[in-house]
Amino acid sequence: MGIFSKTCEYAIRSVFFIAHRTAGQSGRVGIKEIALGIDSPEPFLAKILQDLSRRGIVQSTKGPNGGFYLDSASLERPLSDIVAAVDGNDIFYGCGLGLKQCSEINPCPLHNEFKDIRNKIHLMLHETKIGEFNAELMNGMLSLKK
Amino acid sequence: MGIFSKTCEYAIRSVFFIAHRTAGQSGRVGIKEIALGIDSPEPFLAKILQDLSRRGIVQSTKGPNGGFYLDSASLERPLSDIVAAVDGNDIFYGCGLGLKQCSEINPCPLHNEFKDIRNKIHLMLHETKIGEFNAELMNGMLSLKK
DNA sequence: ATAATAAAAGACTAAAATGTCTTTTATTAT
DNA sequence: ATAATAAAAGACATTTTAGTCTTTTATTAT
Repeated sequence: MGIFSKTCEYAIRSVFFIAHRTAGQSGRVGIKEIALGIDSPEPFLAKILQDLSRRGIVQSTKGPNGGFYLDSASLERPLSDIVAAVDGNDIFYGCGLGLKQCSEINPCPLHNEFKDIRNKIHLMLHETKIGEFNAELMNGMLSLKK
Repeated sequence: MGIFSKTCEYAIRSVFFIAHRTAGQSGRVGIKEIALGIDSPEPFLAKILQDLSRRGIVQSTKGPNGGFYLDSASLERPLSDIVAAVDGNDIFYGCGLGLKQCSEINPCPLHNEFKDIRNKIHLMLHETKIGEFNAELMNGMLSLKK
């Protein structure tokens, strides 16, 4: 079990992939190519992208030459938007020991330690933009598969 | 979904509970009281503690006046031992985007960012000892339930 | 020795996450 | 208009995680 659900991992990787594959030339990229490019099961990824599309995080068009893409606003969005959409806000705000009532006035033993870590995760994901790695992804310096 | 599995959350909370409930007087505490004290399903917790017992992270004796306890060595162990035993090492070393081959020479886009966060989690859990919160747990300053 | 106690072990069930398949709808090129 | 394309939608199937129940084994007090 990682920090994120499998669904969320695929979501982030696919959005990175769509970003670098369609940036600039305003092209589209199909589900098959995305699934190959990030090494994910195609039908499962399809469901994930349908959801991201409904939520406006990625854009899509049907039919010939159709596929997924990102408009310029989407390229500027922070990764935290994807994580919040797919996995919810628990990773940013939830108690590390799973206590519903954990808070400043009713803290678990690790309350402050986890607050610190959660804040760092939140900050990192908020500062990182979807389109940020396009150059490195295009020249192969960064990997999205295996 | 939190940072840890539900199993691991219960494991950590129960070990904290056993620690503060049995420290000093070398007493024992039964599964029923532990489950109540950390607000967890009793039979599920029983399985978890059986596992921790097999691994030597907690101690136990059967029969009347039996129950779970922690010897002085166990009280000094870091929380990271519990997490590694229950959830494995992925949280300390795994790729944030789920890539098996992700590494310094084949990094995912968030490789360095995640390395930083994972190290902080590891350090925090390694520095925190099981018996560390006994005083605050005994006087009710810290909570393990709800 | 026996009865009572409490954890260990193992089989079982339920729910959630992950993954697959088929049909429908929208778009485009002819 | 029609055929081809590609995503959307929704019904399934599988696996993993979470949780339950019953029987066995070890310990202790009588």
